[in-house]
This record gives sequence, C-alpha cells and structure tokens, in this order.
Amino acid sequence: MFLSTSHNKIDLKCRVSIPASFRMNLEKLKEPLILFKSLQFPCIEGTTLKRMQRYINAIDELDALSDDAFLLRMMMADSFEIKLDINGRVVIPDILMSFASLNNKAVFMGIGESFYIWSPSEYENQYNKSQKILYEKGPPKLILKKNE
Amino acid sequence: MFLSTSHNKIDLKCRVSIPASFRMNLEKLKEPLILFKSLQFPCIEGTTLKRMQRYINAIDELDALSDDAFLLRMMMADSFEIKLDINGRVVIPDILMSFASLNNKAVFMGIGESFYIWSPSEYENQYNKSQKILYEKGPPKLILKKNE
DNA sequence: TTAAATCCCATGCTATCCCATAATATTAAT
DNA sequence: ATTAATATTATGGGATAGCATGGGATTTAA
Repeated sequence: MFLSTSHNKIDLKCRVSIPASFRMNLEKLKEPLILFKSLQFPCIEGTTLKRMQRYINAIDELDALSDDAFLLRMMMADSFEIKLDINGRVVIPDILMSFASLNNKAVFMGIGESFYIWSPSEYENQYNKSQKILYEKGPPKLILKKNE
Repeated sequence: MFLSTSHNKIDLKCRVSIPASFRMNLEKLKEPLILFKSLQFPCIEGTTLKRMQRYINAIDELDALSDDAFLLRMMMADSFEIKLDINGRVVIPDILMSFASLNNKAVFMGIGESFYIWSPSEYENQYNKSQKILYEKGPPKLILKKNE
C-alpha cells in the first residue's frame, strides 16, 4: 500500500527519487510502475501495471463510441510505464511535468492503491481545500468492510 | 500493452519508426503488426494479428447481410500486415497515409490493446475534445473488476 | 532496363545506466 | 543520554547504449 507524504527534489534531467516505502511496496507486489495524468486533479497519478490493466479491460466492456470509453483511451495515451534506476529514481516524462506544473520539487502523497505527485503549490491549494471542507461539513461518513 | 504518446517523423519513403516501447510489446507477444483504417476516427489503428482475429470472428456473430457486417468487411479489406525493418521502422501504405491525412509527422497514441497513428492536427483536435468532455462531464465513472 | 520497393549501414542525439558523494535515519557502545 | 559507527536513502554528474532518422546499395517487379 502507498501511504504517507514526502517531498523530494526533481533534478535538471527530470529525475526524482520514489520514496523508499513506495518502492518497497512495488517490489513486494513485483509490479512495474505506471505514471499518468490524473483525471481529477492537476497532478500525476502513480499506480501498478496490474491496476492499469483493469482500466484497459474496462474499456472493452463499454460502448466503444461512448464518452467514457473515449476518455479512458485518452488516459492510456498519457500513461507511461516507468523503470526505476538502481537508486530508485524515475524520469518524469515532459508531458507529465508540464501537466502537473512541476519543475524542481515534487510532493509524493500515498493514497492506498495509488499515489499522487503534486507540485508544492498545487499540493498546498489542495490541502487547504480539504481542510476547509472538513471544517464546514465535518468528517466523512464511512462504512468499513471486513477484509476477505 | 500499448501506452504513452510520441511524435515521430515520416520520411520521403513513407517510413516511420514505431516507438520502441510498442515494438517491445509486439516482440513480447510474438505478434505481427496489423495496420488498418479506424472505424471511428480519421486515423490509422495498429494492433496485433491476434486481436484482429477477434474482429474477424465478431463478423460471424453478426447478421451476415447487416450494415455492421458490411462495414467490418470493408475495414478488413484495408488492413495490412506490416513488417518492421531492422531499425524498427515500417512503411505506411498509401491508402492509409491519405485516409489519415498524414504527410511528414505522425503521432503515436497507445490505448492499451492497440494504438492510433494520427496526423498532428487531427490529434490536437482529438485531445482538445477530450479535455472539453472531461471538463463538462467530469471523469468517467468506473467500477473496476478484479483481474482474473 | 528503369522504376520502385526493400534492406542494410552510418550518424547524431537523448535517455538510461552506473559510480560517487551527500544527507538522513538507525543501530550500537560507552 | 550522548556520541560514534553503520546502514539506508537521496542527489549530482559523466559514460554508454539504444533510438530515431538519413541515405545509399541491392533486390524485385513492370
């Protein structure tokens, strides 16, 4: 699982260290890493190849001409299978750098099955927004299921 | 799996490099490459012979005299099994060049099980369209199934 | 025999790999 | 508890291999 938040530097070659705990999770799952444009936020989403496969399978289940199928295909087009170097770093593709307004700092935010990579300023915006919602509407109501 | 987007040059002999990651996918699957006219867009679709077989099988499931069957057969007629040269390039048949309004630049767009080849301007149209839909209707709602 | 398609070699560029070092966290020892 | 020793993680930069592309040689077809 991807949990916790950390701030890492992006160098001139657009390289950045994936937090060690995230790396260990990928290694444990023996899964390659996929990076793609988030459909909800101006940030990059990271996940496993296996999970991406589920999106792809979902496309064939949909009406091929529908908006949803169209958007999912566009999502695939902006997805990249990324190899880590020996030090646990990745190179962030240009397309994703500019989409997420990244330049020299990245905020890694684990959210369970996947994680986000934010620019520090966008992250702050998002964080403030969440605090505001929490203050105005109170905490979310959750029904937890047992593990299978 | 075909993922990511890249821009390659088409030379005077109508040759173009298939992106290395797409090539590796074909090699891993030990599958020949098929190029054909997309049924939905003014672009070329590329996929494996195996997946093309599934389209062919699908025809038999249809009413043989229906419009759908007719369209699918026309699609097959403009399908080509393409060999890669030693550097990973293919020659795009004239029929497909003009169908997709290609001349000296090609945009390769991976969409999972297959990929598209667009002219840069058509690709841009398509991308803008997706951003508009995303903005107006929000992200696709998906319930993901577990992988088998 | 000429034109066109295919194959193969050459080159510049860029992304990837690998080593070195700096920073941080963890353990051990006094 | 404080300091020292060690391991782990993060970052910088140079060497290298692989990719995209141009062009010429060889084969195939008309």
